[in-house]
Amino acid sequence: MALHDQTRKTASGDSGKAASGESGEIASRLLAWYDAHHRDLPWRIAPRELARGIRPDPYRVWLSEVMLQQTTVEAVKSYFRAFVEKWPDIEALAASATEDVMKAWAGLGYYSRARNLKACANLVARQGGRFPDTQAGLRELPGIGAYTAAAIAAIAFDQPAAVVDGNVERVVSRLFSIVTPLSEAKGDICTYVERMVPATRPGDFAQAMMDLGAMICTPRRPRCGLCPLREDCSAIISGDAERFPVRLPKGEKPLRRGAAFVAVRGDGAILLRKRGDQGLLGGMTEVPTTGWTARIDGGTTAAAAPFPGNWR
DNA sequence: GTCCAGGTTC
DNA sequence: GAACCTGGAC
Repeated sequence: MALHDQTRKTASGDSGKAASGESGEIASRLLAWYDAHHRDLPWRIAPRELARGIRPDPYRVWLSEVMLQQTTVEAVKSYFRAFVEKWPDIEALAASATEDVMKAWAGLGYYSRARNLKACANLVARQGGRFPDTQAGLRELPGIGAYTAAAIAAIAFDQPAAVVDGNVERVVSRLFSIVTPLSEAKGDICTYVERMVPATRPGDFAQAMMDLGAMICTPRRPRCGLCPLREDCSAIISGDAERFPVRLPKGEKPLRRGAAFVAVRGDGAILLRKRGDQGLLGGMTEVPTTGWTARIDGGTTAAAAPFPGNWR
């Protein structure tokens, strides 16, 4: 659906200015709120530090953004601290053993991120240790998709990139009461954000949108009374912020079964193996298992044990 | 316990 | 469009 149709459909009764996000009012209100209420995070350079001339370190921005993909801020904090302690810069990470990186990542989930992290570190270190400073250049690197490229460009390099993560999708879908399901509306949401991004402090603007989504414009029970954008928000005006964003119902997830074999030797040693690098839990250590399939058959029973025995 | 959120890859 | 993991809300 074209953006102008969306705007007409969703923002009726609103002043065109605020609804289109072109006035710059939204960005300045949001930045003022961010200055007063931003979260203090281990990887973040706060507004008053930026004002004193402290620059973000692209390595730390990249590391934190990769860790934050599909992962909550609380879970990331301790891992981030451990990583920068162990590997303070991209050269240190590039010089590490992949296995050590996998170990340090254990517990964070989505382990392909750790393999891509290491691959990316090797690549960047080999090219002189400098990250590309454009979205397109960043997008080429392993483990960096549209969101992460925009986030690094904005936060580390102060470029006016449209940073759209799940938080921002929720904030924008409420601001403009977007009734189109999220999967279809992503393009329009990105266009709205592009129009809102200010020429100055684009990195703080990106972080402010995400802080707003995390602290005020929450998925459930949003704290609209505290929101700096309450006068701009179409969903508040109609009193139903919580019904946005609209999502398509998701399909059933297939159930897969299999067996795991725990072999304990007399001296207490346990038989372990390393999984292949691709797919489920790639590169992780495990007890031997069968394949995992939709039905129980010869490949998922004791018949597939690593050695004959009295398996129970 | 059950439901749900969430970027990148292939 | 499906696969990939964990943790938070209820």
